Amino acid sequence: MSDTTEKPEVDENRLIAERRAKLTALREQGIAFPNDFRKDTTAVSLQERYAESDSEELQQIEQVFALAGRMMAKRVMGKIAFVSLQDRTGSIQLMVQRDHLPEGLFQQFKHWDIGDIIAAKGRIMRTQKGELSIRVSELRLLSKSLRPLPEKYHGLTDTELRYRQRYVDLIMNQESREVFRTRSRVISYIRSFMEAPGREFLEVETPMMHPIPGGAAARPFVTHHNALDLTMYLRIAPELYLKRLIVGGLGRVYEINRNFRNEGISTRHNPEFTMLEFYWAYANYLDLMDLTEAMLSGLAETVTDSAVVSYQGEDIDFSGPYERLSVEDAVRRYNPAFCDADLWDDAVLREACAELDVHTEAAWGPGKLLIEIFEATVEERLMQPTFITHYPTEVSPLSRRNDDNPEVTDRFELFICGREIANGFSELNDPEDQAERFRKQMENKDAGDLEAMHYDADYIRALEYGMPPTAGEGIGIDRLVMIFTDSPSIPDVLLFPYMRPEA
RNA sequence: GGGCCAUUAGCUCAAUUGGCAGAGCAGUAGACUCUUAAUCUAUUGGUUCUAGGUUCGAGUCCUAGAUGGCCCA
Repeated sequence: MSDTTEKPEVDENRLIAERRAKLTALREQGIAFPNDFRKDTTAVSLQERYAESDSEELQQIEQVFALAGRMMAKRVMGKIAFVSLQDRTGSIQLMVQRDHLPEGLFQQFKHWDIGDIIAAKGRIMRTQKGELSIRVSELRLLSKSLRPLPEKYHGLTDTELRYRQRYVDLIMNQESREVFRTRSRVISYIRSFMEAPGREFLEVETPMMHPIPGGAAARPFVTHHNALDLTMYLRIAPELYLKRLIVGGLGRVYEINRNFRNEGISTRHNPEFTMLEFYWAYANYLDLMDLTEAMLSGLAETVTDSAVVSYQGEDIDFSGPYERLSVEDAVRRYNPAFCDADLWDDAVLREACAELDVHTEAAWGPGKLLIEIFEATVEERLMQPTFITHYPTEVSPLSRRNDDNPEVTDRFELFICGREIANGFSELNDPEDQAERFRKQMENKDAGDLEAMHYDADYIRALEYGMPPTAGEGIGIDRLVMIFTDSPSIPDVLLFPYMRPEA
């Protein structure tokens, strides 16, 4: 009898079986998965330290280094072998000589597999061909690898496998590792920028599960709290909570975290995505644009060593200042036919939408129609960083109205490479106006708009205590990282992008 | 949601008009003390994404489905 029926059907093959047998042998020797080895250096620190040292100089160095990592290549020729050892920093070559190892170890080593995690100690040297190497005096197998790695030359190229088995992608593809290092540097820079002296934004964490989804126009994921028998929603934005903190007097707050939106998946949309969102009391949307320019130009310089970043063959200049253009002017610029038209005239806009084959609904006012035209004709053409300002009040339910024209708000969106990267505005801090706009959103929801907002009574109550004049902004981190890593699609910059379950 | 394309050994890819399913790498065995896509000799390895259908015969043609990519909404 065996318990094989209890085991999930795994894709065992002969290659794995062979390695499993080797592991069994290690277990029998009692040395299967040791954890007592400590490394004292890394591949790249040695590469950097001895980059300029020639063979004679290295011979004077008696220090023995301890390294560990994954064996990525193994070239055995009789009594000598060369191993490419990859650790978290990069690679270094090991030179393994039979006669420099304890009796019998070289014979065992010849049966170790590519992909095994190994440890080595030895002195630094340079081979006859000039490659910096470790002359191995001690060698151990730390972790047996049971699954064969992809072929060394082409690596793992299948996009689906790269996303589903990101661990293999990271083992095999240096460029992939580099993307995620860059992503980390982007987030790290943003934190230091926001917290720098003079800015002093406070990093906060607000709920990811909301009883009332709010702060954006989007369909939420719905979940359920068992003990409370309560419907809850994964947040679509942290906005309303962060502004409660402004009411609470924290003054300058930011959060870098995930939002969840229950909508389609594409090369530019993942159901969960990372946003920087921040709120700044006693500032307005003009201050935000200045801050954004400073942040992004500094970010480009820090992360890519240049204010000009090449994205998919296009040079994007982050140095700033960025062009600032109202929605209306932008629509006119890219639609010359609208030169003299009244862009707030319902009939004009509906006719234009019809010509553009843009879907409209009877309930939409001119503001919504104008934005539809903007999205259809302008958005994708804004390659260089461009602030689009003066968004219609109709599509900006949380933004403060413009003092000169109440039909538009003190709001902007930043477009780069034809994509929306940031959205910021002077916050609506008039509780009565906010209550009215929530009611308007509810009417839309009742009329069938699945993305319309709920009425958040506690948020209104917070505003009624008085919120200082405030500006707030959200910046899409994933899209930003795409640009800084020259990645064509969003799953390229997500360690574990959403995938349908495997068949 | 719609269109197009792809899916063959662990990985990267071939397979003529519908006619014996192959190579390289990896693996296994052997040779080799300076290789670096090491080399040389021998050799193992297949649910051709899945389910149907057409056919004497299907990796190839047809239908449906799965997953992914690209484009569009």
